[in-house]
Amino acid sequence: MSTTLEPVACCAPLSTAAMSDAEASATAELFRALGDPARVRIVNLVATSDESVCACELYEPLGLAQPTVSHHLKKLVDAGLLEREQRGKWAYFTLKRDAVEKLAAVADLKGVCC
Amino acid sequence: MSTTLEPVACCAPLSTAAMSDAEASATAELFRALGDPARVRIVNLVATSDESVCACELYEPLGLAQPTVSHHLKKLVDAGLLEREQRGKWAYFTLKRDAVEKLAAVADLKGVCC
DNA sequence: GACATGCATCGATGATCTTCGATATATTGA
DNA sequence: TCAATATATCGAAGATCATCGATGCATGTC
Repeated sequence: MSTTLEPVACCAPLSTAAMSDAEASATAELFRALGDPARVRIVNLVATSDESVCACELYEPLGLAQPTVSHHLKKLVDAGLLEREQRGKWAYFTLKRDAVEKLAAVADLKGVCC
Repeated sequence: MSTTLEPVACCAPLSTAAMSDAEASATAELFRALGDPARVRIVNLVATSDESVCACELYEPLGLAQPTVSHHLKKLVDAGLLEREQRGKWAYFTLKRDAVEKLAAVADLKGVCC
């Protein structure tokens, strides 16, 4: 588990001049994390909740089985959009603040065409 | 199920209260359009170009065959992100202004967590 | 009209993704 | 220690996707 090495090209805004392949891939990966209705709903539910959201609160509103929700949650955490916190046997999720800024920055195209 | 006649559920911001299934799907669709490195690069190339971009200018920088680029361009146009203009036998593409605003609005999560 | 060129469409292939039942792992309570 | 519960992981099935060669359809040129 290297922690020190890894430039790992972070996602670049769509308006970046001379975007590299690695940046394009990282940016696409971030968007792809939100490219599923279930994951959009999860982010929406977490974003509009005052408190952190338990995984068990998601199965019913999403209408998906527990393993499926777990799968989507993992993808969102891996993408850096959600933060996972274990409380006893429950898993709670919150929006990751970095992600909010990153997403807005990446999606920003203003100044390019308007 | 549907209300009266549907407004064709446009994508809703991630911070929308009580997001519907249709809105979640539309939002996911928009993100999915940008969920591929090739499409991110296309949008980037078009966004950073002063003038509209010819399809033929994309094959080489993307390193993809002509049918593949055509496929990606169609997806971006369908998603409302690019606008297609035919000039003689050439196809030119520009950023669609609506998309710029829509994307920024959908990706906006500020005020929710920060 | 015949030919060349730019792009879209078709068809096939291999990869990736979503979904869920079954099962494993971890934590709590008795 | 044993049973119950919450979540993650595994494995499989079906769907979707990216890719490209071959081909069709326009448009422009001679």
